[in-house]
Amino acid sequence: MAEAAGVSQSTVSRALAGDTSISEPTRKRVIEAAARLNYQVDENAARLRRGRTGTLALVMICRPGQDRKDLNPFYFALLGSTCAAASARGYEVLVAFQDSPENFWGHYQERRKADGMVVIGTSENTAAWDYFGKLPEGTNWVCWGAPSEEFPWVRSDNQAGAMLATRHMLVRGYRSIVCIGSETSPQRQFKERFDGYAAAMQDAGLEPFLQRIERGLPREEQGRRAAAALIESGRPFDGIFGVSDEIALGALKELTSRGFRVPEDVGVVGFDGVRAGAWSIPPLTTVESDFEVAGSLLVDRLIAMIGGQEPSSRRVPVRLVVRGSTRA
Amino acid sequence: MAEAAGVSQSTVSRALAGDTSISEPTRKRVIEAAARLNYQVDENAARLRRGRTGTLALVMICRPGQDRKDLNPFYFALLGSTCAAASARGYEVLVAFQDSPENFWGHYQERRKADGMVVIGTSENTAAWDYFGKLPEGTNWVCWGAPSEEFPWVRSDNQAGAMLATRHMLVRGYRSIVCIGSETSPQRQFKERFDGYAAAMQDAGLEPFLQRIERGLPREEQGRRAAAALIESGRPFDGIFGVSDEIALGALKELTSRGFRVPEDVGVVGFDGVRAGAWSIPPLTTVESDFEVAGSLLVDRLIAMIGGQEPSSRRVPVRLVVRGSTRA
DNA sequence: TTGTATGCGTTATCAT
DNA sequence: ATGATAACGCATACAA
Repeated sequence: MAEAAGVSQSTVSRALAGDTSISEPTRKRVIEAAARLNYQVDENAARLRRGRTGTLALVMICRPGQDRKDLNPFYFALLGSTCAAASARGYEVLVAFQDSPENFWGHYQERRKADGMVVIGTSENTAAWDYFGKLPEGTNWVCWGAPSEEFPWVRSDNQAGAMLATRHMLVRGYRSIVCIGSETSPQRQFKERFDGYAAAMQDAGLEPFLQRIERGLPREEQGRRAAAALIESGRPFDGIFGVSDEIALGALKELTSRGFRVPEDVGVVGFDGVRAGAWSIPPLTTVESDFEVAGSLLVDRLIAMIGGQEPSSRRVPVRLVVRGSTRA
Repeated sequence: MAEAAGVSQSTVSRALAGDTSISEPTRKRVIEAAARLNYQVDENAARLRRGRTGTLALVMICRPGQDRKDLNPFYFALLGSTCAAASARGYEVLVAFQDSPENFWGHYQERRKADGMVVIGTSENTAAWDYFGKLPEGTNWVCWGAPSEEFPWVRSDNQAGAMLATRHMLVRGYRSIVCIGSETSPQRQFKERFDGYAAAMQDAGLEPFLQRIERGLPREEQGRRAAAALIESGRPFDGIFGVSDEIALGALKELTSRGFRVPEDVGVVGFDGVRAGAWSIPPLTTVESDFEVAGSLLVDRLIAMIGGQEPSSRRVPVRLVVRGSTRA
């Protein structure tokens, strides 16, 4: 390659790296020769020399044995936006799906495969968070969905979103609004969402009420059963705030199957903005995180950490998506 | 590291690589020292030396400007299963999302970033396929969704799936079954699905009929309009086979909004197994590809190509998912 | 079974 | 503005 361009190997390296000390004619000759020979810099050699990899690892934690197709679409969107954000900042992304102790692995830095790591998962896979929490000091990583406050996290502004949802229902004239969810779930966000709901209710001089979900069931079933329990308890209500869309959709199904009219008799609002919500009858009003901002924030924080700088924000903004399950 | 274990650097290398010529006591000492120092092999140096990268690139082609959340969930599932399959065969995956000529890039081999490439996309992004089709000779790659027969593709067994769908409707007593789709779309699969439908109809002694979709609209709108046109044409029908779920869902909406009862008056079947189909009213009967097999096949073909071996199969099996849009 | 020596293709330092 | 040269950390051929 060097001789094809009639220059030394160092000149080739500099020309291709955009070093300003190389004259334009020389650079042009080098670039032409490279095109002719279909030459490209060997990344491994370059990285070996530089010490930096220019790559971020992205670990997706799934539930063991979970059908990947059932993964919440938000996570896939987040995967995509994280890749895009990394790419926009000049990083490549090495993606790994990990689901159980046999394949948990986070030594990307030691192996110089990546400069840092984004870990995305639901808080349910506690074994995974145990593993990643114990990685050696000096590991650069940021996570989405971890149950622990100790980890370097980025997450939705759950409380603001829940307040948004609750206030929306209040404005639309619903008064006896019940929250279906949990304050003790490892899903920390559920607690934050309940808190937001409770704050909005109290601001309006109303009493918050939590209808608890049963543990260990699919989300939709949890919502369905909680709604059934609520109805059977005889407690009057005209609004339901589900701490996740799947829970809200389950509640919605239970309500309509029992003859409640939504949104006339009861308003329902969820949280997450899953696709299925747009297809339910009526379509579900919900709160959605901006997954593009989420990806950017994850990448920005990670890059800051790698560079030893001050990290940026860690809360992802949310917005209300008004559909048909709350009256106009 | 070598001196910490009291052996030479080559012994360290061999011990960690599992070379059988190393005695157990020595290996043990090396491994202990590595654990103590949190030492891991530098992948860049190893690859530079070996020449192989042990990595596959996965390029996801999206529509320019498309909201990543609107990407068909099947593609995300395929992304996941491809990563999983690669990982099961000892490869890592470097993921890139590419959507327009400014960021098309496929020189992973030249840069020794990967040994080969899986390209996944919809046939609509013709600029992308132009780009990848022109990559230099010797590029190892396999694709999903390309419009050209010339490329090394893996795809669903569309014809068999369409026959499955059509025969299912015939068995359930529908006779005047119309296909909503196209034989000329760049989506090659649409043609294959129409062919399968037509074959099944002819086998049953019935006349196939294609209600063409209009170009350039969102799929659901295409389905909706085609159904409207079909109804207005006065042609009698009691069954609709949509060449994609989104098209079928659009048709389903149009039918019910016009007072047709599904599945009593008209049966509807789609193709793809998208999530939204499970939530429609009634839920959509459909044909689903096994995305796990798809990921495996892509990876297997690619690895075979890298090794210069005979490629394996290229057709992914499909199965019928009976839901509520066809009568019992 | 282990050690010695070499080179993979870069980037960076020091000359010129 | 460019060339010569020295690492970077490993895997492997060869020697012992």
